[in-house]
Amino acid sequence: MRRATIIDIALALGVTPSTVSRALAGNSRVSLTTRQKVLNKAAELGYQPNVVASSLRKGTSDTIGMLVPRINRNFFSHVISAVEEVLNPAGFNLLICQSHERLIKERQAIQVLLKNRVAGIIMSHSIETTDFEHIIQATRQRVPVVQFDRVNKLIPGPRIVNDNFTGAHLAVKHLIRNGYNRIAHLTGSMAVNVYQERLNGYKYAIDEAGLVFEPSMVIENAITRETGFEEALKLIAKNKVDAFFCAGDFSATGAIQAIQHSGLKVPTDIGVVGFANEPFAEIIAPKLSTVEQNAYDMGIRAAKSMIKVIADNNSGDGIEEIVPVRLLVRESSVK
Amino acid sequence: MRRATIIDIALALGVTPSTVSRALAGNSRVSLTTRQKVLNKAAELGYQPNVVASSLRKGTSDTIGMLVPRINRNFFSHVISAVEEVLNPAGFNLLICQSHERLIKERQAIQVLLKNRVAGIIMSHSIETTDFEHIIQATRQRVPVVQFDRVNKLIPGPRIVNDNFTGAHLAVKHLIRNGYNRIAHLTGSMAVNVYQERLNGYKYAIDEAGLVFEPSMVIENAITRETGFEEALKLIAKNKVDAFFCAGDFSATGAIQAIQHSGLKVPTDIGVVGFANEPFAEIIAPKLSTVEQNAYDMGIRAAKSMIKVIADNNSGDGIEEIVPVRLLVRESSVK
DNA sequence: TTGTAAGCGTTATCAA
DNA sequence: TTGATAACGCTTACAA
Repeated sequence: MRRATIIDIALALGVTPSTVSRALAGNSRVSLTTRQKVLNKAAELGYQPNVVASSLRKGTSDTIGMLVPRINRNFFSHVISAVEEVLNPAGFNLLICQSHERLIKERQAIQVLLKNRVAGIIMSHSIETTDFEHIIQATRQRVPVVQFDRVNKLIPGPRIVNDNFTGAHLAVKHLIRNGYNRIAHLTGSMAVNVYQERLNGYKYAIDEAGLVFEPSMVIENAITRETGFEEALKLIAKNKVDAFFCAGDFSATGAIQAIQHSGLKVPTDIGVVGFANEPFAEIIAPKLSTVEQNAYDMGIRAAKSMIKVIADNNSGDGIEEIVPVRLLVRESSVK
Repeated sequence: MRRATIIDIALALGVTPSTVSRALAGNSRVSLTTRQKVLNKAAELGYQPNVVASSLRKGTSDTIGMLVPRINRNFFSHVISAVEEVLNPAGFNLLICQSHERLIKERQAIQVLLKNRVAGIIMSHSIETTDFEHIIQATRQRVPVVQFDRVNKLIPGPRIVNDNFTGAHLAVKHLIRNGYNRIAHLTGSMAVNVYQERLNGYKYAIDEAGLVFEPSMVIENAITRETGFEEALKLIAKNKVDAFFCAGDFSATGAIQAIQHSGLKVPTDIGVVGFANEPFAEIIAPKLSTVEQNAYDMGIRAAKSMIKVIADNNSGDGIEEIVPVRLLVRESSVK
C-alpha cells in the first residue's frame, strides 16, 4: 500500500497541499475547522510525514550526527544514551558512527554525516587524531560541532569536558593523606587532553604535598587491563611503589591483579585509585576507589548545548563546560 | 559558503546534471573522459552528494533504524557496535532510538523511524511489549524488520536469537555434575521469550537428572542485582538451596553477595552460575561461571540478515538464526 | 484564511 | 554517449 502524502489529504478534503502543510505544521494562518479536518483525515489515512522531503525543502534536517570512538564502551554508550534522552523529546534523531579510534574512519564518518546533511555533530575524537581539519571543515559548512571529553580548542564550538585536573588532584591527595607517598601513575597517551590533564593534577598533588615528582613513576600507554598488569608488575618488582593512581579503571584492575600476583595486599601494602567508575568498580574485591566520570551528565550537557547552538544559529565557539567529578572512596585506597 | 551541487559541476563542465549524476553514480553509459572530468571537478569543488535529495528521489534511504531498550546496556551496545561495523562498509547508516523498556516510547520510536523513511529496522522489543501491531505496521509499509534477542513470531521477518534453552541446560547440568542438587532459578518476566526459554532449559536439565522440579525454586522478576540479592537471601534463609542458576549476571552477583552476607561461601557452600558474561564476570571474586551470550555475533548476523533482506527485496519471514552459546566455567560453580 | 507556483538536489525515462 | 524533462513530497513567498 502506497503511503499517504499531503496531496492525498488535500484531494480528499478539497483543499490544496499548502493548506494541509500549514495545518500539520501548526501554522496559525489556518482556520480551526480546516485544521481539525486535516488532522482527522491524516489519522484516517495513516499519514506519516516524509521528513526526507521536508529536510530537502527546508535545507536542514532534524538529525544530529554522533561520532564516538566506540559505541560499546561504557562511557560512550552512557553519553549516547543521555544525548538521545534529551534530543529525542526535542524532535531530533541520532545518526551514530564510530571511529574505532582510527583517524581514517573518523574522516569517513564525518563525510557520511555531512552527506546526510545532519543539523549538527556531537563528537569525541579518536586517539589517533592530532589534525582536526576534517572536523573544522564541518563547521565551515555551518554544521555546528559540539565536542565532549576528548576535545581540541582548534575546533570551533562548545566543549564539554570533565574536570580531569581536579579529579586527579583529589585522588592523589587522598592517597597521600592515607599514608601513601610513593605513588605511581599509569596513564594513556599524552596526545589526548584528558590524560594530559590527569597527569597535571597528579603532579600538582605531588608538589603540593612536598613530595618529589619522579618521571619514572609515570607510565604512558598503560590504560588497558593487560598493560596495567604488566607495567604495575615491573614497578612492584623494583620495590619503589606503595600506591597506584591509574587514569582508568581497567588499568587499575590490572594493577590490583599485579599486586595480588606479587603476593602483596590491597590496600594494606599498596593502595590503588582508578578513574571512570566503571560498573565493575564496586563489584570487584577489594572495591575500587575511583574518580566518578559522569557520562550521563556530559551527555545531557552536550545535547543541550547542541540544541542551544542550533536555536541561536551560532557556532557557540569558545564555550567550555567543565563537568565536576567526585572521588569515590571505597576499599582499595584506605589502609 | 554554499555547498556545491551536481548543477555546479555540470555548469562548470558544460554538460548537463544528468551526465554528472550518471558519472558520479558509476553508471556505465558515460564516457571515461567525461567521468574523469566530473570526478576531478567534484573533488575540486569539494562536492558532497546530498543523500537527502537522493533518498527523496529514489524513494528509499541508506539509513537503517535501530531500536533497542537501552543503548547503554552492555549487551545492546555491543550489538549496536557490531551492526554498525557491518552496515557502514555496506553503505548504510544507523539511526538509533531507545525504548527505555516502555511500550509507549517504542511506539513513538517506530513512528520516528518510519517518518525518516529508513530502509529497514533492526530491533529488540521492550519488556512491556506484548502487542506487536505497531511493529507489524512497519512491515506492512514494506519496511523490513529484523528482530534479535527478544523476538516474536507474530512479526514477519528474520529473527536472531541466542540458544537460550541450550545455555540454561548446559549451566544446570554443569551444576548437577558438580554435586549441587537443590538448584534455584532467579529469572525475569515470563512474557519475554528469552526468560521463558531459559526456564525451559532449566526444567529440562532438572528432569533429565531425575530431580524433582519445584515451582517454588523459580523466582520471576529477580533480574537486577538488588532483587537478586533479596530473593537469594530469602531462599538461603529457608535453607533449601545449594545453588543458583541466574538468568543474568547482575542477579548472579546479587546472589553471591547474599550468600556471603549469610556467612556462607561460594562455591563450597552454594554454587552460582549466571547468564550473559558481563565484563565484570571474570573480575569479581569468586570469578563467575556464566553462559556467554555473544552480542557481537548477534549484531553481525542481524546486520547481514538486513542487508540480505533488502537486497532480495523480500521480508525474509520465518528465518530464525540461532546463535550458539558457550558455558564458561570459572570459580563460582566448582567446589 | 486559502490558493498558486516555484523550488530544494537528485535520478529515471525518454528522446536525440 | 548525452540531453531534456519530469518527478519525489514538502514548504513558503506571494497573490487572492
